[in-house]
Amino acid sequence: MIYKNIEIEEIENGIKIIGQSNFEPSHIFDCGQCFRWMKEDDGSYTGVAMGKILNISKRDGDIILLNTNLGDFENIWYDYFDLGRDYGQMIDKLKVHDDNLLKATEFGHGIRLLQQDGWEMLISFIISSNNRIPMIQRAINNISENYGDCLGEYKGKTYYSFPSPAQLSKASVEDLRNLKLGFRDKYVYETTKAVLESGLDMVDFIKMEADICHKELMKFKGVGAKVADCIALFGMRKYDSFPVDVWVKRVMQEFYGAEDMSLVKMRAYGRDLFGEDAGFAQQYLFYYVRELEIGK
DNA sequence: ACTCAGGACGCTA
DNA sequence: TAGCGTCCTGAG
Repeated sequence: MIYKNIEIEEIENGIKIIGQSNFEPSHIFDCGQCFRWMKEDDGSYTGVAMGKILNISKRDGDIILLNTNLGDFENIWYDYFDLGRDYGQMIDKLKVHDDNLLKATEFGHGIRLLQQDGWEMLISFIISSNNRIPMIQRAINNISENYGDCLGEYKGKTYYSFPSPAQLSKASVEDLRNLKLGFRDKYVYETTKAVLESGLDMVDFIKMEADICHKELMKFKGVGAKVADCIALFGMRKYDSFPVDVWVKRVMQEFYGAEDMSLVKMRAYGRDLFGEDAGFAQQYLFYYVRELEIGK
């Protein structure tokens, strides 16, 4: 059947997406935008998003989504995997910009920017600050196991939802420290309290103009310019965001002749250079240099 | 035992 | 407003 712009097929316990050339699970899940997708022994990925356990793999050019159904595909996964966007067209735009993007989009083919939950991004990227990916994953798993809902088992493992603000507010600073958040414990604690007490719904940030959104995000404890850009890009559909970490800073200096400037100045430099597609450019470039350790 | 990687905060000037 | 010390953890 055809759903919106794509061809899908209902299969046992799931959905098959037919003939998507720009969909590469390993690149999507390893490009630094998400922390809860783990590779199984059979090469598929299992993760939790939007309170659901999903398994995903690529077979004969088709994408297989398991442990789901048509309703969830239409209501959740279509948007989550940004299936309404033509990534072929996006790549065509980026690769004529310059040769670095040409190489980066070839290398990172099949990357898609996931439309993730804003609240989960807020907490996840606070935890990411000055931290490494395995440690971030562990901390997020810990808070999910301790404060989220049990979603049941899949392939012998038990999965938990990411806790809501109300659920996470049950954790003290000490609890969070014990869950290995490190010095970010107090940031997560303060931010959770701020969200809960203000009655803010992080979904409302999607409607904000990008610069306002960025500014509002930076009001939370533990959220600086880079973390705010990640939250805005991955959780609030602000595709002109340009998160600058040490890797992106290196790219801009190595590839684009930028001076050794502060992260905030580098952010403006990148946004000027790449315009409304800055977030996509950043993602391909980041994945490219990080995987190949270019400029280290 | 020591060094390093990785961003935000808060103090100083 | 810029510059810099500090925060935590695990790997090498």
